[in-house]
Amino acid sequence: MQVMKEEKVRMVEDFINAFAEKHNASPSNRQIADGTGLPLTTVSRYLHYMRDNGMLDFSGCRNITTAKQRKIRESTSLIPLLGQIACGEPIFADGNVEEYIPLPVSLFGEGDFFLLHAKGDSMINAGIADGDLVLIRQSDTAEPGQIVVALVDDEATLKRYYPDDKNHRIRLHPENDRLKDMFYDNITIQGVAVKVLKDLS
Amino acid sequence: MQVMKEEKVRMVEDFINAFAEKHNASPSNRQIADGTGLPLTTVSRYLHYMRDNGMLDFSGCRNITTAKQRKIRESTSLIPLLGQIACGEPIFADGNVEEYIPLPVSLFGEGDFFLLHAKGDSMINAGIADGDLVLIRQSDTAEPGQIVVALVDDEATLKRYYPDDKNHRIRLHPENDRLKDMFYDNITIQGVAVKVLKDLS
DNA sequence: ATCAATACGGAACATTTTTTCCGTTTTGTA
DNA sequence: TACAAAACGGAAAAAATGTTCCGTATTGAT
Repeated sequence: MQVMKEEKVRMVEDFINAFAEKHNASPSNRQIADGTGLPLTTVSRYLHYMRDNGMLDFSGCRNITTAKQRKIRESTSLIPLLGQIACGEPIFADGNVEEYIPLPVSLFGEGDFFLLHAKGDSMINAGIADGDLVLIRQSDTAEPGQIVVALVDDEATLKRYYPDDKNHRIRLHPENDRLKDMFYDNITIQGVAVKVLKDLS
Repeated sequence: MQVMKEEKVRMVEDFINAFAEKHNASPSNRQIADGTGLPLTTVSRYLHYMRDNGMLDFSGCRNITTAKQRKIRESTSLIPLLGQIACGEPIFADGNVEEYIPLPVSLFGEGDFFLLHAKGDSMINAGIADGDLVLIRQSDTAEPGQIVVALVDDEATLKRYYPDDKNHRIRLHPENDRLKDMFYDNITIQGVAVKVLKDLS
């Protein structure tokens, strides 16, 4: 007995997804045919049928995108993980980027982001411990009380931000009972902390 | 004046990366030629040169992988984000998976993982608040003191795990001063909490 | 300036991929 | 069973892709 139509649709779709996951590339019609056992003509016919019904996109050769792939793609963006940030250098200078980490936009919305490893325990009361990964939204301004990445004394530091209108100075507040607030005439804000990835072990 | 050799290498590489990011597919030699302004022959020649020097892989048609893509691919794996876990059903039943989130293995090592949204504040002292995203390593056993996902009374719950040898009962400890420990004769452990993604706003 | 080695580029070629053609088989209905 | 509609599949055509050929231009060293 012949397999049903819907089953063939699924065979083709599954094969493409599996192939893409393994090779990071679309299979050719012939590869789909060989992989599924379906004849070449049938594969081509089904690809058109599936495209007409919105199950996938393709154009030209070896250029297929299934609904699953599209969804993953659209919901993901590559965030650079920065190493040590030195003053003066552009923040995204090549040497600064340790790697790109794909994160789903659904978790944090739109905007320009980067990641940093937190150093030290100066923000422990805010739940940011040494080594934690902190997601930063790029910005050169911040609201009072937000946690910012600021460049002071040639170093990037993570502190709560309080502009002090009376003295026209800026107060950076560590969330750690043993550390005192620090005051500056001006600082460079690189971004605002949005999320933190903590270790539970 | 003609552009230098290294510059062409970069032009080709950048174009492929940009094209892949946009279309989720490799460009053809002609598309690279049109996109960069280089002649078709030169593109083919440079692709071979770059392959010989380990800058990219390709075979057959429209099947190019740059070093950047390879690195991203090798360092990433798709983790299912689960919704409500009902007792009885297999944990990875289709309906349970809300979406797949690509996460870099470098952040948490090898193993089978899934993600959950924490419900309620019963683990607030461990730094897990309502709505936080918790990364779980799949396991049906746990060490005393670890935070586990356990199925009790038809519900998945996140608690610290203490097997009590004296009474042969299992103690689940909420990390919240207002909540009491709970005791069970037996529970089903689904996994051990490894990381938590917290909101800083 | 000269010469060899290297890089370049248009056009034709070879390969791979996709689509069409058309007769056959299967399915659904009366 | 009889018949129409739909699906099927092999082979050949059509389209797209990647590679080679070969004469020209550029580069680099003496």
